[in-house]
Amino acid sequence: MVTLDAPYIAGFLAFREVPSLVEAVKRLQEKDSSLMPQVLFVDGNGVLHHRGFGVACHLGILTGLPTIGVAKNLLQVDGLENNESHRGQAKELQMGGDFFYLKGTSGNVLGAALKSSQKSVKPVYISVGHKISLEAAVKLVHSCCKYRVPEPTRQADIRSREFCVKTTNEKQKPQD
DNA sequence: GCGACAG
DNA sequence: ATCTTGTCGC
Repeated sequence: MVTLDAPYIAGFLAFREVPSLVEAVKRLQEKDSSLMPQVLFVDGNGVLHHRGFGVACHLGILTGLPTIGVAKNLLQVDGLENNESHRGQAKELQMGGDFFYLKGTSGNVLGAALKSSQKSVKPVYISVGHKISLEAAVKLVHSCCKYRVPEPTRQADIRSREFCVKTTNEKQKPQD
């Protein structure tokens, strides 16, 4: 259980969430270091960011672990935007695993839009966080997708919500 | 003032 | 992120 104190501001997600994420990794290290993952999927961006340093990069630096940013929406940066052209490209993705690079106005490849599962229409936005190539990141994410959101992230989402409901009910349960 | 806005 | 309505497939 953690408490968030910073508000959500687009572009500053790391300042809100990274302390809790680092704490989670630290707790796992102490509880059973043999379970330490070789790579972390982060719900947010890596270098696909206004200042080239999203929450996935922060977490990678602070933990020393390889990280991959997997965002569910395109953060509009360096000329990239979810416009008609972009949606057209996304529409051309055929099979799960198909992707296209996200090249900004600067000429830099900041990430990739991946059709992560066969059924998904909307791509996920993959970007390098730390100590991994974009190509490896795209392959790894695709290999973990049964649905649109990679299973590790999806399970974390589902189970954390369950935990919140459970603890809320626990608090409000009348005492005998 | 207007548009954009990871989660 | 959260909420809500409706549709479709298993």
